[in-house]
Amino acid sequence: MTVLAGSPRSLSVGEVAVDSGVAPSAVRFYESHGVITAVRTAGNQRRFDESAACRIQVAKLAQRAGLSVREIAALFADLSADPTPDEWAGVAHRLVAEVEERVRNLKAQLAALESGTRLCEIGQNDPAR
Amino acid sequence: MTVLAGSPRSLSVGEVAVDSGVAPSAVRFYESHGVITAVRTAGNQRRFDESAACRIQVAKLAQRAGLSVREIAALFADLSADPTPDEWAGVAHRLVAEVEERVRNLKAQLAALESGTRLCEIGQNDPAR
DNA sequence: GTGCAGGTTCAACATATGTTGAAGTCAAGT
DNA sequence: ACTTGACTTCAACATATGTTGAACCTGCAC
Repeated sequence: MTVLAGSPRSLSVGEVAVDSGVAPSAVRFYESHGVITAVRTAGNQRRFDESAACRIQVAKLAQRAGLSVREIAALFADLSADPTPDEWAGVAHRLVAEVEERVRNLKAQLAALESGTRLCEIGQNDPAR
Repeated sequence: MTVLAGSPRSLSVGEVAVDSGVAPSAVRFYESHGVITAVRTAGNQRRFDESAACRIQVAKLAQRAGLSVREIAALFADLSADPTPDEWAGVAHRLVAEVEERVRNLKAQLAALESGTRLCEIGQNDPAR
């Protein structure tokens, strides 16, 4: 019974902009880059489903964590319009896995630097004279 | 006795490029943006200390984790030429704290999305009809 | 059915992060 | 002293991520 969508609320660019906290121009930008998707009215205006603002909020935070818009769009490609919690869970998992790997890489480099001292040369102390 | 610098090896743009794994143009770019610093020879060529390649390697990973070049330069501003391990430790701490906060923010949004369902509307099931 | 807030496209601008090419200079080995 | 590879600066280009403005069109409230 996945078919009982209450009211398939459809939102304009301006509404999504308000709901997601970005400028209308950014909403159009994200749509043109596949982060969100839209259908068109008879008069050619965009209409978004309710997940749009959500996707944008996640996208902004993902960008802050180092992902590009292209990468985010690729991750979101798995999501249907009005995604199920399961779909979100899968995307969330892959998203977190990716950013955590980046953090691990950074930490590893910093650790090598602090104890290793020689993989990445730090100035002073040269045992080999 | 912090004064016994073995040989203050000074490196050219090309050497730093090889050591850090980026293009010479990128080395110049990072210097012009304060990620690394250089002194000049009598003939106006850049000479870097041995920490330069290291800074760049860390900077690249920090970029992948979401920091801008400007932010990285600001963090590295605390570092002297040929930084001590203590200086590196401080920078590493602030760097990790920053990227981990970004990851926390992302995770929080994703979590709100998975269980909350309503802070960030997900399509279906609307209890309030 | 009219008004007008808000939608459309498109091009230009802006900033970040680099790369490439031209034109000229430096340094290091022979 | 020459040669030659690597350096210098500067401008132009390229891509990513948006914003702004002009010119025009829609949808909804009255």
